[in-house]
Amino acid sequence: MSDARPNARGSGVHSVERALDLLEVLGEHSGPMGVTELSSNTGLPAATIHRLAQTLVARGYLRQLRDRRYYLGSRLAALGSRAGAMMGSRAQPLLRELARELQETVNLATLTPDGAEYIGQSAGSHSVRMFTEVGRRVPLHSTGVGKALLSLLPDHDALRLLRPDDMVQFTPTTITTPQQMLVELATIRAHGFAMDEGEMEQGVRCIAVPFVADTYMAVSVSGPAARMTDELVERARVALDAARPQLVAMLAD
Amino acid sequence: MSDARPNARGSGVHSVERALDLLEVLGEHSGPMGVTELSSNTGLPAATIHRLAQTLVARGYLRQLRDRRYYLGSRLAALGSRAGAMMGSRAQPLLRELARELQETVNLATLTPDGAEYIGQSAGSHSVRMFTEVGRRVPLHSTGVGKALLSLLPDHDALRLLRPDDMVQFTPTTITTPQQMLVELATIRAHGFAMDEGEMEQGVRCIAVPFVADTYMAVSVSGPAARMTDELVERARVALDAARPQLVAMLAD
DNA sequence: AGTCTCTTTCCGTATTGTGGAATGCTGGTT
DNA sequence: AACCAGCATTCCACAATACGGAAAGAGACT
Repeated sequence: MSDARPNARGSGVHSVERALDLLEVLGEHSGPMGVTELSSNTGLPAATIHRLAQTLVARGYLRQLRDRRYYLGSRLAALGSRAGAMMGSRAQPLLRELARELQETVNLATLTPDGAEYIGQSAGSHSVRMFTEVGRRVPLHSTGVGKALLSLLPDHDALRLLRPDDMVQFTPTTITTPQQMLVELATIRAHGFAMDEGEMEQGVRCIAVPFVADTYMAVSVSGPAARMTDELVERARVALDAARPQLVAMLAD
Repeated sequence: MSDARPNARGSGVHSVERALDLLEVLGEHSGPMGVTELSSNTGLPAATIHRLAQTLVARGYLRQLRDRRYYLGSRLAALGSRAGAMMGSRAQPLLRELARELQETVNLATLTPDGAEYIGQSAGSHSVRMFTEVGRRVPLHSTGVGKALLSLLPDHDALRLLRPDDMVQFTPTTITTPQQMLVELATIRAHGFAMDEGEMEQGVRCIAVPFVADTYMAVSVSGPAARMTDELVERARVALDAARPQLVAMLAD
């Protein structure tokens, strides 16, 4: 670890974090990768990659082709479905219920050190629909769930999670300064819900309601602006508000 | 590392293997576990468990309840679905082979918390053909792959995945009650394959064969009823049966 | 308030992983 | 066949890193 900062977030078990980096890089690439390729994508030396990869192969988390390249192993698929089941089984029925009632995609998200993470989802029935992936992390400043989650925190803590560098302007409506964000958060607290008016992706409208169940959480409904009329948003607000206590009961242990 | 053998297979990166042990123990237990409980299940000292678990929590692979117990995090679900997708591409050549032989669309699917997910596909050569999208999730109760996947589970678990509300009647032949479904699943188990007689979309016929390769999977052949004659269905059954062991070899450990 | 259990932090130690460099493959090209 | 990249893999001396016993802290229960 010569130059630059020692490690992105230097508090955990180093080799474990590196192994996770490996898995994630392979996951994003969606295709087999060789040691050299992995080395340049992670910044780790080839010898280190090789050692970590062999460990993961031995346990079935990676698999190696004859041409020596690696890809994600099926052990991960098995663990993944267990993980999905653990949280899915709790809130999923209610999310599905909401998605059926509103006909748009419903998401459940939680606050993590770097962004809002989707932990549950139920797709609407339209063929053009929002597509979100459970496990995916999205920015806090430019999404409905992100802003809703921030609104649960005192201003002081919210700002600490929003490094100004991270407030990327994705669309013309994206909030890009801490000052604007504080105003927005005050509005969200007053109304009890957050709106995303195409702040992450143009033409996408979203309403998100925050709540606390063990951790900070938010439920949202999102879809193309054409279908997400003020009328539907209002219906969604009422439905999400009604669902909130049930979600708290389901998710808090 | 005093007496007792250091580790089952002592050649990998130690802390990474221990972290994987942790994930696996939690996965098998399918429920939240505390540090002490994990400690007794893995043989690792509590301090070590705590350090590893914190690292995994920071990265989203584990989540912690307010009562401090840990459970599998949604990041694993994300990686798992990627792994599933990659496995699909492993099987692609065989799917293509089958599609060429039978001249109809061949699909590979896996079981997810909300539906069967297509992870591989190879289209038949006819211009009117089934169109399925890799990554798309379809209902369990009204599709060949869905029913085939359900047949792998004990009745009890299968029913839990089938909320009566979700058993939408898409066509006159759609199975809409748990009772009917249990009868159907028994038939599928007896025959070793599932049929879909236009239960999702009228005029579409499908045969699906279930198998287990680390996770629950199914291969299917589907096409317009006009071409999917009993004779072709029988040929497909034989071909899929023959392909099954190869698929298991390709997709499992 | 007091006790018990379980989790978390601390810190000195040496085990363990590290990575640059050397070696060994492999498959593509002339 | 023989050569030559461009890889992956092994080696090894070093010290950074993870380790775990013990102590401190947090809840829960009586």
